[in-house]
Amino acid sequence: MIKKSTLEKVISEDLAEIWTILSPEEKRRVVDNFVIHNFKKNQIIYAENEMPEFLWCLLKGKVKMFKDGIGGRQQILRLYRPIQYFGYRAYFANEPYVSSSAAFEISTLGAIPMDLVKELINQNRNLAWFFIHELSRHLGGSDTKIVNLTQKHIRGRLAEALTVLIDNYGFEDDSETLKIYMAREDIANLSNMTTSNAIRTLSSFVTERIITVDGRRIKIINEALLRKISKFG
Amino acid sequence: MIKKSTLEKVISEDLAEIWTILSPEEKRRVVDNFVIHNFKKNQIIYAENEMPEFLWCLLKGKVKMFKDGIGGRQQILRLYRPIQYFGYRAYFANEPYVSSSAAFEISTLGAIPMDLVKELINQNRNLAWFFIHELSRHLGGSDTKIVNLTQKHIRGRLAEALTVLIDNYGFEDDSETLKIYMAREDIANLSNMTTSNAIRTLSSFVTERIITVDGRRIKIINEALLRKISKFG
DNA sequence: ATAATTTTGTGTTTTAAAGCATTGTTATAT
DNA sequence: ATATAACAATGCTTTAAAACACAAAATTAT
Repeated sequence: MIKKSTLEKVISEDLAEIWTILSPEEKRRVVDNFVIHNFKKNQIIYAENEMPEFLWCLLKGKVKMFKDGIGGRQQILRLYRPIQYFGYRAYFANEPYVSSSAAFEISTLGAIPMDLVKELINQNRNLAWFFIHELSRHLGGSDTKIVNLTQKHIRGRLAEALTVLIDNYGFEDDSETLKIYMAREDIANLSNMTTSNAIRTLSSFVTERIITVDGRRIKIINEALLRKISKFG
Repeated sequence: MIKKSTLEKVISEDLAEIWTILSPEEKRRVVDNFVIHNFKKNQIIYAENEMPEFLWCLLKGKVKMFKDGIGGRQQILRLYRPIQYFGYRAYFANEPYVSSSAAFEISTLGAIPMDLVKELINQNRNLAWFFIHELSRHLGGSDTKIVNLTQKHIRGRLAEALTVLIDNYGFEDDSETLKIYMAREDIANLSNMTTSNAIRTLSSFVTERIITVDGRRIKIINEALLRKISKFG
C-alpha cells in the first residue's frame, strides 16, 4: 500500500527546494515521519474548519485548494503540482483551515507532522525563510486574484484561468494541449463564474480561434491573444 | 520635523508584539535605523511596482493598502491602525509591490530598512515566527476575502465592510460611532462596488435602522443584524 | 465671504452575468 | 451491453449591479 520509492526519488534527486535546505540529519527525521497517502479522484485531503496537523507534500497527481461559498458555489484558490507543499498556513496562523483541498485526479501525497516542521524551523533558519518566502508569494497572488476576480469581465477571468492552467501544468508533448483535464464546473470555479458561462465563453474562444476544445482536452492556439484578453478584456 | 517621542513611547511600553521579541541590543539597532515620516491625508506611502525597501510601522493615524484595478477602480485590501507593520511582503517575496499604500488621514510612520529586518530575522527565530504568523493570518484573510467579494451580494459586502471597520478601528466613546470617517468612494472601494451603490445601500441600512449616517459619521445601531447580513445577505 | 471643486444623493437606463429549462453527449456502474 | 447518472451545450428569461445624468450639499481655495 505505502510505496516509499517515490519518496526516495524525491529525496535523492533534490527535486524540491526544501530538500536542499535540510541537513542529512534533518532529512532523516522527515523521512522517518513521512507518511504516504493515496487519494482517489475528487477525494478530500482536508476540509475547512478542521485543525491543521500535517504539511502535505504532493508527490504525484494534481490538487486543488478551494473554498466553499454561497449556494454551493466553490472558488478554487490555488492549484498544486508535484513537488509542492501546502496545508501549513492554518497551522502557522494558529487557526482552523479556512479552505479545503482535494485531489483533482489520482494522487500520491506525503504527510509530515506540522509539529516536526515547527521544530525544524526552530533549528534551521533556511527553512524559516522557505516558508516566509512561500507565504509572501502566495499572499501577493491572493491579493492580485482579488482584483482579477472582482474587476475583470467573464472573458478576462476565463482567459486568466487558462493562463493559470498553462503556468501550473504546462502542455503535453504537442506543446499546445493543456496538461490538465478539468470539468467545466471546475473551470468555472477557478474563474468565478457559472458553469453555463464557462461553457459559453469557452465556445466563444473556440469561434475566435484562440483555443480548440475536444471534451476536456483544451488546445491553446493563440496564447498571446489569450494573455492579452486576460490582461485587459 | 522628526519627533522621536512617539517612538520612545512605543518602545518603552512594549505596545507592539515585535518589541517584546527583540533583545535590548536588537532594539537599539532598530531604534538607530528607525526614520520617522509624516504623511498628509491621502499621501502615497509606496506604490505598486516599486521595489520594497522598508518595513513600515504605523505609529499614528490610519493607512489603507490598496490595488488599482480596471477603469480607475481601486480595491482596498487591508486597513492598518497603530501599531501595525506592513510593506514587508514584497521584499520577502523578492518582487516589486503588487499593491500600494496611502495614509487615510494625517499619519506618522516609521521606516526600518528591510535589509536590517532580514538580518534580525537571521539572528532571532522569534522574529521569523512573527512574520510567519503575520503572513499566514493575512493569507487566510485574503483567501476569505476572495470569496466574500466575489460571491456576496452588495448588501452583504457593505455589511462586511462595516464590520471590518468596527473590528479595525472600533467606536468613539459613545460606543456606537465608527472611529473612522471615510469618503463614500473609499467605502465602495472596500466593498467592491460603485460609489452610487455604496451610497444607496447605506441609505437602505439607515431606513432599516441598522445604522445612522450624518455626513461621514456612521453610527452602528444594530450590530448583530449587520453581522447577520454580512454572513448571509 | 464667494467661487470653484469635490462629494453626496436620486432617479433612470443599460448591460453583464445569473438562473432556468431542455436536450444531447459522455462516463460509470451493474 | 444496457441502464443510470453525470456532464456539456444552447436558448431564453430574469435580475443585480453598473453606467449615466443631474441636482444638492459640503469642502476647499481664493
